[in-house]
Amino acid sequence: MALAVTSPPKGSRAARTRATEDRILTVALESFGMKGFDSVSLDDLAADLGITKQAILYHWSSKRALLDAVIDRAALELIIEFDGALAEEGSGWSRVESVVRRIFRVAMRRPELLGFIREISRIGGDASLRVTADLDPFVSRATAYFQREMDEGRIRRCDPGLLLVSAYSTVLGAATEVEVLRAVGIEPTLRSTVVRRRELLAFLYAAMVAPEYARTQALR
Amino acid sequence: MALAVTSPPKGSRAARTRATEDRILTVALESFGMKGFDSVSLDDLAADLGITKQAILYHWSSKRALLDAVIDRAALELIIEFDGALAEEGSGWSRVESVVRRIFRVAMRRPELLGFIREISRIGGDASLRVTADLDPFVSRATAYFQREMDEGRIRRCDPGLLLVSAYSTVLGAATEVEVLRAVGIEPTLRSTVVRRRELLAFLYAAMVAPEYARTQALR
DNA sequence: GCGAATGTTTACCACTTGGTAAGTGAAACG
DNA sequence: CGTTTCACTTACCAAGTGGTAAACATTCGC
Repeated sequence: MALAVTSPPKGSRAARTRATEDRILTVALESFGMKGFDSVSLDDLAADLGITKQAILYHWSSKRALLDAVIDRAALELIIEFDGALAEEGSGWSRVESVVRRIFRVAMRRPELLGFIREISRIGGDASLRVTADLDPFVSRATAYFQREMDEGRIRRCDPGLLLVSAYSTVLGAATEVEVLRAVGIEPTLRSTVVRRRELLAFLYAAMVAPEYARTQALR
Repeated sequence: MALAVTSPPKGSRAARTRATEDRILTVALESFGMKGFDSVSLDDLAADLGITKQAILYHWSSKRALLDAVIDRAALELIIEFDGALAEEGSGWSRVESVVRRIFRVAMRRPELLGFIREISRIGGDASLRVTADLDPFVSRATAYFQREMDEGRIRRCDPGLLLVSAYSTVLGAATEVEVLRAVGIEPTLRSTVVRRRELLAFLYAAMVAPEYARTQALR
């Protein structure tokens, strides 16, 4: 074996520092998102990373400062995941559909990312302000998109912000509320997820698309 | 003032015990629901109640046992709040509407109750199983209701469980995701809540009601 | 090759955590 | 009336918390 399991440190010092901070942020996002900020101690994080808690505190001066960094990271990843879908070609319903599919993919593959946003909402205060500020450009683009679609008669006319919230929480809920799904007798398997996504798309389609526009569309 | 501020203990001993446990459960539900289980220490709770932490541990042998009791209490209160609406007269859309209105009322007046359910979902494990079991009768009744409405052509035909989840998470999100609302530029005032509820009802109406049935209804 | 900057560890620290043990005052009961 | 039961407090404790100080190893600039 050419490479030892525990990295024989490669790259420049600056590069390795970046890599370490990156690993810390990744693990912190995962843990905070799944277990909650207060439920994860710096010692827990450090143990997961195979380093000591003081190594973390070297890169960020406090747990709270680390949280801010994780917020920025989470917002960045969210934007990367979703902003592309919004910019894709296609119009009207097909673009909404692609965003929903993407959220589902994220919810399945990276539940901690959506869980983290929810956790930050609960923490409130500065943390919420920060994530709000980080996501603001994306939100603006999304509402502007809705507005345009409404103007062109493809989406039912209503408050674009509220529509965004409704769609957001519907999708997020259907994608993440595993326990609620269990309560109604739906085990979150891969197969059921496909069904769920299909039903949800029908739900959203009916809720969002302007009826006149829908009638002009032969497909589905 | 006839009554001292700190209760001159009245009623039988059993009654006072019940009253104390009741107060503890109320404050615990409030705190766990708003701040999260791990973020609230027994000392915090005790301080809020003006007693010592050991008094809490006298009534429940551990923090975890207290959580179970709070779960039962929360489920009970939820059922009381919503089951009535489900049993009300009226049919089809009007009954859904009354449930939504009730959820909004609860979300405005008692956000901790809905927040607590979400917190339990996140904790997972035994806690989730417990709340699921507690709410099972209510869920059964709700899905059975949906099924009946579909059979009679008043609600779009689909999986009743998934419909329940979609509607649940849409309403819960619109009612509780205060930070998300802020992100899209909506301050959660009382007035905006009215607007939000109206828009949400339109969203749900479009999503749920069978189009043929909707056409027969002159009103809205 | 050498001193300095850098990333990490070991060693602490004050404080909080859930939980135990023993004591106390008042109501309930015979 | 005494005593027993009950609801609760005071006094602890071991384990963990976020955070500081200093020692240590590696790599960078010269």
